[in-house]
Amino acid sequence: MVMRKKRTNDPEGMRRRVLDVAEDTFQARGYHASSLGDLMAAAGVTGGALHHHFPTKKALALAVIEERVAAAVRETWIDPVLAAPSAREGVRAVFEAVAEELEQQGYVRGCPLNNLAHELSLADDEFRLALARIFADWRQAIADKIRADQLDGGEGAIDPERFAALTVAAYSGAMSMAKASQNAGVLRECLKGFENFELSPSRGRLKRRRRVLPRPKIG
Amino acid sequence: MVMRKKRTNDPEGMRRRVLDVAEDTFQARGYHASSLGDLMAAAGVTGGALHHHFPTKKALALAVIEERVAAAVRETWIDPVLAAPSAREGVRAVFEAVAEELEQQGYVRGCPLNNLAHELSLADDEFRLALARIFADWRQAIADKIRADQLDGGEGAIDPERFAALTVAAYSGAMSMAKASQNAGVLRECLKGFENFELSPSRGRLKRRRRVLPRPKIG
DNA sequence: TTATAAACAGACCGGTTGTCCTGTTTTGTC
DNA sequence: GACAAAACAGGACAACCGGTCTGTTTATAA
Repeated sequence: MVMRKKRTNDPEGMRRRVLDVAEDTFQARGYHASSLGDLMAAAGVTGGALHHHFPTKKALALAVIEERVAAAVRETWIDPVLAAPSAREGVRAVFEAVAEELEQQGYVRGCPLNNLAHELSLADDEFRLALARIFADWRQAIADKIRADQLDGGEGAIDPERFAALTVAAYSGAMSMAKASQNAGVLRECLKGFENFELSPSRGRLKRRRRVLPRPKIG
Repeated sequence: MVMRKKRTNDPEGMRRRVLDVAEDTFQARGYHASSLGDLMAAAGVTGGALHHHFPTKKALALAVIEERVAAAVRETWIDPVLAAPSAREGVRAVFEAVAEELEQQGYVRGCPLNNLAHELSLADDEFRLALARIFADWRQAIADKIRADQLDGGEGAIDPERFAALTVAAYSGAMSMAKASQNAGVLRECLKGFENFELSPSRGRLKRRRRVLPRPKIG
């Protein structure tokens, strides 16, 4: 009698593997079209283990949203924009980076946040709240960056919230069309339309007034 | 033995009733979350009748997309924009009309096209093509209107396709956020951001060059 | 070692799903 | 009226889904 292989408990690793395939499968096929059997097979996990870490399918999806989708938005949008020299440049860079990534990978699976938001927002209020918070954080990061730019004198008197809302909306909608047409070109199209627009509320445009003094309020 | 009620065949009416509830249910719960049993119960239709008009669930959804969703986009977007005095005014009017409608009805179910597009674009190529075509028609109508405005001298040298893409993207994305937050305010926010932008490519702005010649087309 | 709980395995079950199939009724046509 | 096709009724079914349940193995602490 041979004891062939011994089991090694690895709770974190197993949880991570499940979240990996769940994130990927939910993104590719959606929540309802992904069965737990599919996930178990893809992750090489038994039902007992899956149920141990995520008692229900909803709990699994909630974890995907709060841990993975939120992180994805942070990594591809919030952090780059905050690190950019200005909000406008950050937005432009993200648009282009995403467009290029999609074009060279040959297909468009859409925005993880928007994909799940459309399918789950009306299905369950817990889902909806988690998704709405990610949207809110996303918009607030952009608005904060605009405000910082304005303090530096590099941005006009545009309303930060409006700019942020429009940016997120334009990106989300563009990704929606890119997914339907399987063509990332509309992303570039929207970016160019976005760039060709100029801010107007301050009709007399302050042209590159590089920061001279620390300013307390919006220029 | 009493023959109480006789049956009356009404193919078109039955088909219409099925499409009515399918359109509504797909919009509210999505495709995968709507079972044929639900639809049959809601429509008061038996399985035989349903299967007679729509052999598969996919065929039903395809009919909803091509007949109902396309019509909804036409009625709430294409026709009003084409009938408006200008593309910009038409877009503004639609944004406001939708926002007001959502606010007074108290909840947001999202854009029918985007809802189905997100769930079905990757699931099946026939779905995807049908949805992509509706997006394309939507954008083209707006672009055509911009071109008409330009011929009338009421619009600058903005790129019509870019304007159209950005408009559809901004609306789709705004509806996505409105659905997640169950608050139509973001629609107004995006509209204001949109209005505050000015067209730039023709840096010297042609200001209100009112029509000098009789125009053959829409006034 | 021993006790205890966590981690995992895998079978099992009730309910649902989409589809199919057989029959009956209505409608149109000659 | 005869007949064929369309329109409709409703049951049946196999596959599948998510969740539960019991049992076994591993890690931890005393």
